[in-house]
Amino acid sequence: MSDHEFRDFYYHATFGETDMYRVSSTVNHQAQADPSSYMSFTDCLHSSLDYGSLEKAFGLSPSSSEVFSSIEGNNIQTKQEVTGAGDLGNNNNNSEVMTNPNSSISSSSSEAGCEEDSDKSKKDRQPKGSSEDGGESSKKGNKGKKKGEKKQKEPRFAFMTKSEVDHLEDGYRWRKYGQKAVKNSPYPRSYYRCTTQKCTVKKRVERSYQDPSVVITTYEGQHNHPLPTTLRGSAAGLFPPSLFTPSPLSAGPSFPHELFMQMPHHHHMINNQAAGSAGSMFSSESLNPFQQYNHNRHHQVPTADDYGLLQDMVPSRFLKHEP
DNA sequence: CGAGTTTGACCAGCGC
DNA sequence: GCGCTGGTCAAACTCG
Repeated sequence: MSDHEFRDFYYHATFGETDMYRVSSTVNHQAQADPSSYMSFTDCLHSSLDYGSLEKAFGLSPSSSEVFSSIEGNNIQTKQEVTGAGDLGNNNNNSEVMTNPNSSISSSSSEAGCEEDSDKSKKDRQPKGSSEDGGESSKKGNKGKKKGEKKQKEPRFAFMTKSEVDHLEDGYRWRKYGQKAVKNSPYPRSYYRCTTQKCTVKKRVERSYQDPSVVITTYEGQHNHPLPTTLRGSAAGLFPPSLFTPSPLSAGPSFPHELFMQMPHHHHMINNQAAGSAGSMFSSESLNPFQQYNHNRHHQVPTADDYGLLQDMVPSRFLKHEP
C-alpha cells in the first residue's frame, strides 16, 4: 500500500450510551483533486490528531498509511442500514467502507470501528467496584466505586489506523493495565491509561480481525493536562498550543471532536451525509451532532489563523495539493 | 530502583 | 441462577 496517501477516511460518533451517529467518508485519489472533499478529509484527520497517531497520520511512522477516526459521545443517532454483516467494529463493514474506491462519501450504521461502543453502549458497565469505602475489603476488581454509582460517560473517540504496530504514538504517555482476548477475534484488546496524575483518560487498542492491518484505537475521556513535552518531539512540537490546550472547554480542543468542531468542512461533510441518508438524525434542533455537542460550550468559529496554523502543522500536500 | 508490562483473577452486567 | 464477556486490579516480572 502506498503509505502517506490518505485515501479513505472514516469516522464514527456516538454521543451517548444509546444513540449512535455515524458517518463515513471515503476520499479516493480522484477526490483529492477536489479541494473541498480533500479538505474534508484533512479536517477530519486533524480531528484525530490530538489523540491519534500523529506520526501515523503524517507519515512519520513507517507503517502508517490510513487513518479512520470516530467519535463517540451521546445521544446522536443514525440508524441506517448495516451494509456489511458483522456486529463488531472489525467486521466487513469496515473493510467495505475503507476500501470502497468508488464512494466519496458513504455512511453506515454498523458498529464498525467501535465494537466496544456497541457493547458499551448497551449499558454502563463501567462501575465495577462493589464494595463501598474504597473497595479495600474485596481484594480485586474494586475500583472504589459504589454500587449504585453511575460512572459518567466519558466522551470517546475511536479511530482505525492501518498500522503494523498496535500501540500508536499519540504524544501522551500510556500505561498498559490490562489485556483481554476479544470474542470472535484472534487479536487481544489492550487497555491503557494515561500515566499523568489525575488524568483519567483511557484507551483501548485492538486489531481488526477482518483486516489485521487495521488497528482500532478507542480513547475515552479527556486529557486534563498538556502533552508531555518530553516526547519524541512529534505532537507537542508539531501542533500549536491552541490546538492542544487541555480540557478547559473554552480554551481549545483537547479532544479530537473539538478539533472537529472547529473545522468548517467537517460540517460540510456531515451535512452532505445527513442530506443523503439521515433526515432525522439531527432532528432535535436541526443541529448536527457536533453542533449539539457544542451547544454547551463556547462555540468557536475557526478563524483564518486556524487555517494558517493548519498549514503550519500539516504538510501542505495534505492540505491542498501534492508537492 | 522506578516505570512500565504481563497475566491470572476478580467483579459486574447481560442474556438465556 | 448460571454462564459468558468486558473491564479492571494487582502481584510478579521486565526493562532502562
